[in-house]
Amino acid sequence: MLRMGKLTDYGIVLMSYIAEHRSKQHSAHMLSDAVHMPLPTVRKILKVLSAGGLLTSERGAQGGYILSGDPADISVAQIITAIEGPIALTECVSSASQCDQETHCAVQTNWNQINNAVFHALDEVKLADMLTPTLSAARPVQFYPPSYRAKAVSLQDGDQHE
Amino acid sequence: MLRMGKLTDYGIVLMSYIAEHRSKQHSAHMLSDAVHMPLPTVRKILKVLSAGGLLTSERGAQGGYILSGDPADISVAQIITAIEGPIALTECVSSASQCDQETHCAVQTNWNQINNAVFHALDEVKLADMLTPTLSAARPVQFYPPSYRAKAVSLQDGDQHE
DNA sequence: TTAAATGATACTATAATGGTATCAATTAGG
DNA sequence: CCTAATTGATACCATTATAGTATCATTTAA
Ligand code: FES
Ligand code: FES
Repeated sequence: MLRMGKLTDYGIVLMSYIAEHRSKQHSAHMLSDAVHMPLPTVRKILKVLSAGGLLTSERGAQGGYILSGDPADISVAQIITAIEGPIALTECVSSASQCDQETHCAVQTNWNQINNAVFHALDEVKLADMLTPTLSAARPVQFYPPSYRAKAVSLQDGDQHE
Repeated sequence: MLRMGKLTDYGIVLMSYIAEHRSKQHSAHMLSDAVHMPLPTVRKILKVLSAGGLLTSERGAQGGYILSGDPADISVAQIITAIEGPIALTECVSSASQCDQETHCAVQTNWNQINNAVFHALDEVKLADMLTPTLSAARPVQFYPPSYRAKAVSLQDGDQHE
């Protein structure tokens, strides 16, 4: 659930790499090699990240990208937002209640709370935190009780989900 | 970002409705009318919710669904998990590191932390909380600074995201 | 026996996503 | 100036995921 696009993960990997080598400027080409992702995809992501203000670009020969700010100030939420757009778990919440269900949906207002909580969780993790191989708390691994998974049943036909 | 399927929202609405009328047993038909959703879709969701153990079903004429537990014990995270499968923001994290990037991806381990945080945020909101029209904190509305949205740029062509 | 209900599968159309290609604009360096 | 290296912007396609629908089997109250 709550699937985040693969491109976003790539984006975070890229940002992490750039943060780890802040001194240099990085071209899409170099990054593609360094992180082993297809060049066109890397370009696309970098472009968006730049447009989002997280990276500063320099055009022309010898151009490339550098971090716009300090890794300690850039949050995962920011990166995700830049790549996937504003955080909105449901359709309804995004555009100020244009949902036709709205009238019958007592839940609506409460979603804001939830979005809020999720956003905070993601906003407190800074890029700098991602660099340290594994933070203090050594690998929490199972973040949901195994029973959840056991019971999980697919909505789709063929099924997958893991 | 972090789009959650529309069906999941429906699922939560359904659970909320059932929780609000715990006394009675509800058939898919009745619920479809009450919440104004297409009947087949309602059936599908209820089935999954039942398979997930959140609803208890009774077959045959006069059958229907009731809540399996107390609304105060059922979390939003449980509902989401039941409908969409285990919480895993990235592809990589889901199946214990089968990602080919993995070797180059220093970020990987830290994702668990993030997933953990998000899951907790969602697990602390119980179904009972969703029933109270608006909890104490009156509408937090803007859960991310407007600047985020202003800067947001799409990955896709036509663009939308809101 | 019938009708009302859930359970299980299978299918289809639409949309989202990931990925690729193409050309324009910019700039350093010979 | 000219060329090569680089980002910026669009447009496109293929694959997949999603939402939605249809169909039949199974159970059970009346
Ligand atoms: S279904 Fe639209 S607001 Fe909940
Ligand atoms: S890209 Fe696969 S673990 Fe991060």
